[in-house]
Amino acid sequence: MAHQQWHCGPAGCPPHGKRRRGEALEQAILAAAVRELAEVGYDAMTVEGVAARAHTGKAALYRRWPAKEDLVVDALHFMLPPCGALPDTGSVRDDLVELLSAMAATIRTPAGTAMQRMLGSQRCAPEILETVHGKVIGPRREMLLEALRRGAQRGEVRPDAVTVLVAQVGSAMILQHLADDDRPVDRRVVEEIVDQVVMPLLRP
Amino acid sequence: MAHQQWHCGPAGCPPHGKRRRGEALEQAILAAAVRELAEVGYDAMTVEGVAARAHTGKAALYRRWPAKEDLVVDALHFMLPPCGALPDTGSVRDDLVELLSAMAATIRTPAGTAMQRMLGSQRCAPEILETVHGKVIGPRREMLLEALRRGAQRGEVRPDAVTVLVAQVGSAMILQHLADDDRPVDRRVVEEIVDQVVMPLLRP
DNA sequence: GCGATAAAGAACGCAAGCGTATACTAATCG
DNA sequence: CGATTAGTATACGCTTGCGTTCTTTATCGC
Repeated sequence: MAHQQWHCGPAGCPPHGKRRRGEALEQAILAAAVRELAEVGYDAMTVEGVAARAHTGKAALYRRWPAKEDLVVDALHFMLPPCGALPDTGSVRDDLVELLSAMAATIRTPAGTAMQRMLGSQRCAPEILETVHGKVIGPRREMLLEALRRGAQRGEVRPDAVTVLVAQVGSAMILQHLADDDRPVDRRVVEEIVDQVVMPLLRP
Repeated sequence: MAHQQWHCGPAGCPPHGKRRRGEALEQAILAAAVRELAEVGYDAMTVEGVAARAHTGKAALYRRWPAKEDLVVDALHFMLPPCGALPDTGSVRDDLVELLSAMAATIRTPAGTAMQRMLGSQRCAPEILETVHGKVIGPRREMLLEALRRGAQRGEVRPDAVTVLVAQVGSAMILQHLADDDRPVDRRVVEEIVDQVVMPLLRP
């Protein structure tokens, strides 16, 4: 006779009271996968862990995805942060602060952490890397470049500073900052980076 | 009756003809650990794999290190790339190209790759992270700063550009470049980074 | 309400990898 | 040379995690 005792994940929260099915359960599983990915990374992630976080069993997972990898791919598609609109404050400096702050905030999100860990992981499929580059990294780089282009049209930016290389400086510095000590990169740090590093690069 | 058949690693090479002992074997094991670390990363590294690469058995490993982690710590100490002398060409630009090229080359080394993978790994002990920071990252950042300081004394560098933040720009860009596509960062790329990004930051 | 469906939860077989133990053999030292 | 030390090779037990299967039970369509 089973004890009918809720095993309840680490948080000790009860399993949503009622039993979920179909779409609702699928979303919960994907969200759990993202959290698992963010907290322990891809290599250490386990199917059992995801199931426990979603307050369900492995069977519910394997009914939907043939293998762990497929779940991860779907989870990434599910959670990859949307790009947001390109800010247009009228000044490159403020556009850049805006953009980079948004990026920094995104990275601290569970989804962002998961993404970062995926990129750092050695065992993830090339398909995953491509997805991340195509949906997250590429667009943001393009947005940074666009901000520079507009600045150049306004005469704020030296025309030959409109380069992929220059566009990447801000994000590279933010990532470097996170690598050192992964505390939240607050707006102050972003402004420091923009004012001390990026802006001096752009002046005509 | 054992077949006395050499299992011989992936390369199929015979086990050094004679049987190694003591110091010689220890060095071989550490070197093998570094290669394993570089090729498959910390998470996927196995003791059996290291033993096979070193053409020896696990027993020889466990006689020296109580656990996998201790082997890794020793392997890191064994292989951490030495810093080299601070170049002094008389121009910041050339000093920086020199320094950053050396860093880029180091990263492509097996030892460098191993280090990078350690930092990216989620499961490595904090002790390892501290070792890497103390012996590799810290000193190199200090060298970059010193190059800036000397440039400032010569009047090549705007004094208030002598900052940790500015010093890190070059290395951040190199790492970013590797993250995109991990092809060798050749001197041309380093010069591009220095000339297009770092130098414009320093001009008085 | 009633049957079909699918979720929850646990058990299982399997493979990989850690760390240990054992038998044998080569190297070194007295 | 003979004894001791230490490396080679292999096998074993143990744990972990994958993927499967089974029973019980809640939910949904009719």
